[in-house]
Amino acid sequence: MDAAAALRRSFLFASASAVELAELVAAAEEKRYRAGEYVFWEADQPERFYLLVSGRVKVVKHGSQGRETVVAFFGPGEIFGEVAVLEDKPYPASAVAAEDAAALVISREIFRDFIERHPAVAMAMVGILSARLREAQSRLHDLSGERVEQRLARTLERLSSKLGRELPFTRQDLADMSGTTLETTVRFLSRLKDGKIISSKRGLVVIEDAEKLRLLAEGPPQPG
Amino acid sequence: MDAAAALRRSFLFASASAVELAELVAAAEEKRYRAGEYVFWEADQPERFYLLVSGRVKVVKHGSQGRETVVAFFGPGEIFGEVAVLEDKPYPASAVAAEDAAALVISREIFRDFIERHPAVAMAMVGILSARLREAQSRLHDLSGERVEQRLARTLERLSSKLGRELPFTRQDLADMSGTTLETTVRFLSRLKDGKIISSKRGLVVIEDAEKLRLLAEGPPQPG
DNA sequence: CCCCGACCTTGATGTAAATCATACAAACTC
DNA sequence: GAGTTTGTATGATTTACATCAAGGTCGGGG
Repeated sequence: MDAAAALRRSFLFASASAVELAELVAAAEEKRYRAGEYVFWEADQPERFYLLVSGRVKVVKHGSQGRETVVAFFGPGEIFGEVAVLEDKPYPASAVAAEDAAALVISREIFRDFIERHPAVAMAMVGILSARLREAQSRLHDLSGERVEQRLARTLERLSSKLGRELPFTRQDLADMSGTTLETTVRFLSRLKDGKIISSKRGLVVIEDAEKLRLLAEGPPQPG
Repeated sequence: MDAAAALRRSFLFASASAVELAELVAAAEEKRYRAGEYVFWEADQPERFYLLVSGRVKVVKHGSQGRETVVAFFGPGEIFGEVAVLEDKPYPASAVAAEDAAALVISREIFRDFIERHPAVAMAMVGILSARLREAQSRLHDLSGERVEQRLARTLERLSSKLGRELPFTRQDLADMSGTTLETTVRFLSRLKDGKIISSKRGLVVIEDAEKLRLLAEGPPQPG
């Protein structure tokens, strides 16, 4: 895998010239991770910033008694670990490879230096952070208050708006993203299957009827 | 109230020179809002960006059956509405004056133009967005899963780390921030009062014993 | 091929917290 | 200072969901 190509593909560096990227490429290192392996741990001091080349990575926060919240999921071309690097504070969450993955790794100093010297990259960063903040706040709203049924439905919608109809997640992952348990997720998805709204197999959910799903996500059927 | 002074006080424009700020001041307009008045509504097209001069503003998302989530609370010197302006997408939430307030209002174009021409301001923006994202994700984790008791305790901690011991919020606001109901919030706070952990009057909660509060926020007393 | 670990499924039971209901007190207003 | 609104307080009841428990199925590795 070509590091330059990976950088170029990412939205963050889209504006940089070949010469400028060469600089970064020289400083970047490619690392590989096996499924389940940790890229970094919550509370670690941030040494580096990551750009995912292949595979999928999930960012999680661990809670009491083995509870886990999936804060974000990333695919090829996406960056992670940037908040810690930009603020120079400990990573606020851990990153785990959800499947075998490869990432370009760039040291904190080089990245910060680069972004400060390239206003267009800084603006791209602003765009990325804005989008993530918007999403996080929207999820916040979903999690506070609404019934699990709606939370799950919205999680599915949110994912499918980004990834398409095929969602490569286990029920446990979906539960961790929706703030519920494995069992209720299973039960709910079973009902969706009965209603022909989704189909699924091991580690994969396919949206079959986006419209009906939207209705569920909207809210409970209005009485009257 | 002097517009230039307000701009200068804000972290976002700290780096800009007097001359540069004069530019913005000329383009800014000061608006006043009565308690309860809306500054903008969710789904509105973003016309402007706001810098709070005085008072407090809360950013909320409305849910089904009158449910409301407080996404953020802002005080003097803080900015809001920026995500919509930066992305040029509808406001993701509504902003309401929590008490009488005044804000500097700057049009979308002028703000974007200014930030693009001033790398240091863009970097400050990156810092602000990073911090907000970090907080949002941390709240996400709090909301998924943990018991209400802990959620409420963490909300209090989070607020007091920003605002100090005196928290000028109604129980309803605290409930809306913690993803629970008014009644359970009242009950929980009553217990905290009995335990001398807080004191309170109408619209104000005062943290009296931060240490005990921390323990509650940490989790349930370990059995064994 | 058979075992084992990861994932999925379903049922029974308990409980935390929402909901419904009512009341009181402080602050604002006419 | 009587009347209204907004915030606080508590009790009784219901319920959505977690938890506990047990079994089934898929896929990969020895």
